[in-house]
Amino acid sequence: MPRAERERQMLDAAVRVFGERGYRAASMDEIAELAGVSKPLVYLYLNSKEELFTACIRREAQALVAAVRAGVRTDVAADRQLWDGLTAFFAHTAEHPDGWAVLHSQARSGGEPFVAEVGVARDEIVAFVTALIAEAAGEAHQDPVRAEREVAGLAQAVVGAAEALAGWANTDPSVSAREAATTMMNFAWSGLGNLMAGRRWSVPS
Amino acid sequence: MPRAERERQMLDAAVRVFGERGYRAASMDEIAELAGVSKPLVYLYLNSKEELFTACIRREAQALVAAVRAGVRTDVAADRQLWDGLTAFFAHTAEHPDGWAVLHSQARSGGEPFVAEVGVARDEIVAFVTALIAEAAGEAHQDPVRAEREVAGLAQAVVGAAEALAGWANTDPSVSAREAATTMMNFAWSGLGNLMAGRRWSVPS
Amino acid sequence: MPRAERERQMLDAAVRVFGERGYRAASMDEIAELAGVSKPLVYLYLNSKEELFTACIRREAQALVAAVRAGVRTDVAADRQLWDGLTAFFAHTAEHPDGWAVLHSQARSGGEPFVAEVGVARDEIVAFVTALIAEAAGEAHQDPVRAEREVAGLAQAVVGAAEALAGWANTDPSVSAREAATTMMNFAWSGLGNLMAGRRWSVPS
Amino acid sequence: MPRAERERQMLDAAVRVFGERGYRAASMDEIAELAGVSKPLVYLYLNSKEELFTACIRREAQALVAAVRAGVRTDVAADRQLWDGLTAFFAHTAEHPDGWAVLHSQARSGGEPFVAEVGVARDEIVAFVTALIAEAAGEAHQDPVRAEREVAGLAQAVVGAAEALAGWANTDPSVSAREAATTMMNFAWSGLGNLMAGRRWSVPS
DNA sequence: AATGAATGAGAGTTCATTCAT
DNA sequence: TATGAATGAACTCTCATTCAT
Repeated sequence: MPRAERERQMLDAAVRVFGERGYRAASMDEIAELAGVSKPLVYLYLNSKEELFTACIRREAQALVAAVRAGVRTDVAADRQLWDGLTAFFAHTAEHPDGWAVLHSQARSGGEPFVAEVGVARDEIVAFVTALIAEAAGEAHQDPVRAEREVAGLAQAVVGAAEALAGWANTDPSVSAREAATTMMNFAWSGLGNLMAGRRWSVPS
Repeated sequence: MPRAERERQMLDAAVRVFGERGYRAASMDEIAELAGVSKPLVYLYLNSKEELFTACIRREAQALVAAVRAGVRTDVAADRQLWDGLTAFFAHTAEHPDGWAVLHSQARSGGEPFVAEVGVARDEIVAFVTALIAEAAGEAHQDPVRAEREVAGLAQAVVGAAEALAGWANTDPSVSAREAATTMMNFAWSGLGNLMAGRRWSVPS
Repeated sequence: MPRAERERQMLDAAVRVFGERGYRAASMDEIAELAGVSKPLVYLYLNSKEELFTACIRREAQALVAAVRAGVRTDVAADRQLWDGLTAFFAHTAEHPDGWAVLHSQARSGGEPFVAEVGVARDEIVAFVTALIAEAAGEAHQDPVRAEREVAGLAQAVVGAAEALAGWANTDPSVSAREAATTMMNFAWSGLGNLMAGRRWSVPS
Repeated sequence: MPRAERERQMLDAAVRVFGERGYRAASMDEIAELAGVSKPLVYLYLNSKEELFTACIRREAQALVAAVRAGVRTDVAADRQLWDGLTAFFAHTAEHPDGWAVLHSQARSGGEPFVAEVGVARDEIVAFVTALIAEAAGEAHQDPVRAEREVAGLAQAVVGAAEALAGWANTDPSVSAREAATTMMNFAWSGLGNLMAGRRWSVPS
């Protein structure tokens, strides 16, 4: 069996085990067994537990970012872009719960190297959202030089809210990606105040 | 030394070590040493690593919930209540970074028993926010029977956004609890759409 | 059982196993079993295989040097001092074959840290012999400023010859320490040329 | 590439790695890589790590013995023969430090099979020296039936001293083969006693 | 109330060795 | 002739936990 395919198998198994157990509690034995190979082969291809986990983080992060990017067309309005991105995000996390667990829960509790690794991907998403907000602000011809810091905070809040909703949606399988994205847009775009006043958001045509 | 005080010392040490290292990577040796007692005493008082971690989660969760509760007066408007709660929340997490790390990062990656334990506290906060939203909806005389499910989703998003902002604020010490709370209210209460339109939120008098 | 005694037991076992198998081939399992304790205890007291081996080298080297020193009186002639030292040396190595194996064979093949460690003790012995030779040269009123380098070479040769004879004597148990020392003195003190001419050396009265 | 040459490459690499690391610490991976071939080929040609090490010992031992033999003419006086042999010995060990390390340090700590293997070559050298001493004794018309045992002891001492000087000379590159051989002859042939009395040895004409 | 002494179980990692090609 | 792919077995080291005092 060619090396590339074996490596994919190993990463699949590793993502699953790391996602379920966490970095420390996962054992290389279990990963190797789930991948259907011997432990030494895992070491031959991926060098160490740390590198294996890093490789998992990297692969899952890139897949998630790619999925979001693929879901967004840049030639539409900002709210539509945000809605498309959120839909893609919720769909991807729902389809890859272990990958999402690795990124969201496990990588963050594993200490420096992993936090940094997952931070890179998160920053990419945050940058995407930041650009959207800035663009929307431009569209609205409002205060074009909004303080970077405020926009950064808002982007963090958007991403955090989306992450929380992803966890919520993954817990309750009856929640679809569309519903999660709609809730998110209602929350983020309209604001609770508007919602309370009866003004809700809907997908722009 | 009386038992209660010894136990507090141990929990302090445990929260610190668990917060920094995570459940699995933390060692009872290090906790005992940091607490200034021998390991058997830790076992005598707290029985096992699992129970010790559970005790940490419980104590820190109660402290956080209590802090938020203490910051909120129930005889004011909903947005004011939310703002007060957020301010208390950000202030508390900033003052207890290890406790916050235990609740936010570490407990979630430790598997079933701990996730459930921290879930209880989170649900309490979510319930608080849910009640606020429902109350606000009532105040606004809008759609008084808003679907529970939608409100639940919104509450999750609010809490998630607040958690993300807490992480952001703890990373950058120049961000005060007030600033984080303001960003949060601008985001959540006014909504991005309103912000873009130049309508921003400010602390109600 | 008190810690000091346990540590001695462990070192005894370690010297035996290291002496027989060598540093790499020795297993901590075997050492622990021979010492009659569990492996973790060995690690608790001696930290690592490397430190354990270093402790063995140090203990055995000090014992050997002490034995040689104890066998020599400094108020007698140089040849007598040399003979006494050699006798003590051969007696000690014969009584502690594993310790001698650790110092002579195993420590030298284990790489930098151990070579350096055993080098310290060897240098002490070489310095002792160097001083003897220098003193003898002084006694004989000959060339009092003999080049340090030549004396150093001679001392190396003396120690090397003694080491070889120790190995030879340990292999053949019928060779006593006295006989080895006598052979050594005949060789070193009289020289092969004198031996060939029928002049041999005998213990000075 | 013809088999013989490949084998030589492998032995060269093996001697280098074994010399530096020792038998156990050397890895077949490193040897194969240094030899520029794949691991299975090493096994195809040399069967096992043990046989490979044995082959190294044998080759290096034969090379050393051959070098000493080549340096000695048997039609000269015994002291001259010894001096010639020592010069050749020191020159060879200086030129082949890894081979010398294999023979002197590594083979001795590897347990039975290797000790025996290197013992064969050592015995050959010892026999050569023994014959020299016996011949010299005959030349000197002294006690022609000197006890074998004593001669054997002397030969061991000579070889041991030479080995020690080889190590000394290899450590300090400013020591030439000639100087080491001269020191050795002064020590062994004249004896320390004579040296002290001002009688030194010089190369016989 | 408190601890020094001790361990069973299991972790990550490495290595000599073999097979199919 | 030569190798990429693969592994069984063994190693060092760690840790939660307990007992005797």
